[in-house]
Amino acid sequence: MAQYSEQLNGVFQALADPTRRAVLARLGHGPASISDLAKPFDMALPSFMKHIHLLEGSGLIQTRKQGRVRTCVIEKKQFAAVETWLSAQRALWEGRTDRLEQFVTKAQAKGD
Amino acid sequence: MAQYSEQLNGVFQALADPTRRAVLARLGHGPASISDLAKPFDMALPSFMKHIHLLEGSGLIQTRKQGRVRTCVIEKKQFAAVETWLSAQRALWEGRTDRLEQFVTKAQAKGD
DNA sequence: CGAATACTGAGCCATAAGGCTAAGTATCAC
DNA sequence: GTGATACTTAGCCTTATGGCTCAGTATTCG
Repeated sequence: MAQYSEQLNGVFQALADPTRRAVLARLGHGPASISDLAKPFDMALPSFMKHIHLLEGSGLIQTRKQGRVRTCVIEKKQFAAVETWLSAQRALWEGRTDRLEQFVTKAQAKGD
Repeated sequence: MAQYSEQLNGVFQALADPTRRAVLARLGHGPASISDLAKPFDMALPSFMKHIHLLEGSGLIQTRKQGRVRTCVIEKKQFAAVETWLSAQRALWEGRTDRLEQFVTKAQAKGD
């Protein structure tokens, strides 16, 4: 339960930055290397890498290094966490009291 | 366009904290006062108020003061921003190239 | 009126976020 | 094997975040 909440912390945090959302948009079209991803941004590489690390930490992307090139891929499954949360939230104000609601309500109780 | 992106920044940032998600879950059941909302949390009121201000700033809730009591209400419309973004993201990796995609892709280009 | 209630404002503190530069390592291309 | 390429590591800086206390204001209750 607490894990679900921490997962949401990370995912929402990752999505809260426009650079990272743009990276996800790019990766939506297919895998790409770090330097390809970084090109559109007026930012030093190490700065850009922090965004990549954060995205990877949140589970929204996966990366793999072959030779000197690190390739990034979007991890679609992780987006389901957001949808689940949204559905649960809607369930609340629609007065539905199904299992999904209870799951999320308890997971969030007292900020845990 | 930039406005849409900034709106997302705020909304996702607001959702990245478990206290704030718990507040939204509570408000999903109906309006509540600040002190009612604050009760479940082991936190000083001014600290809690920061979360409320941030939620209000993000547009996810609205508040109104009557007498000495401030009442908070959830703003369902703002959740649509998240759904729109999610849909656009899915559209990308599903290879759809409709207007929604283009809108979001451009809104996020170069982190703007 | 006086006390309790419900915020509100100011300001401090520690950590995290997001940017930078400078230098290092590991491949790959010639 | 030398040089270019593609990261990577380390460390610094500024601002934002999330918590605190202490004191203040505005209502409401008795």
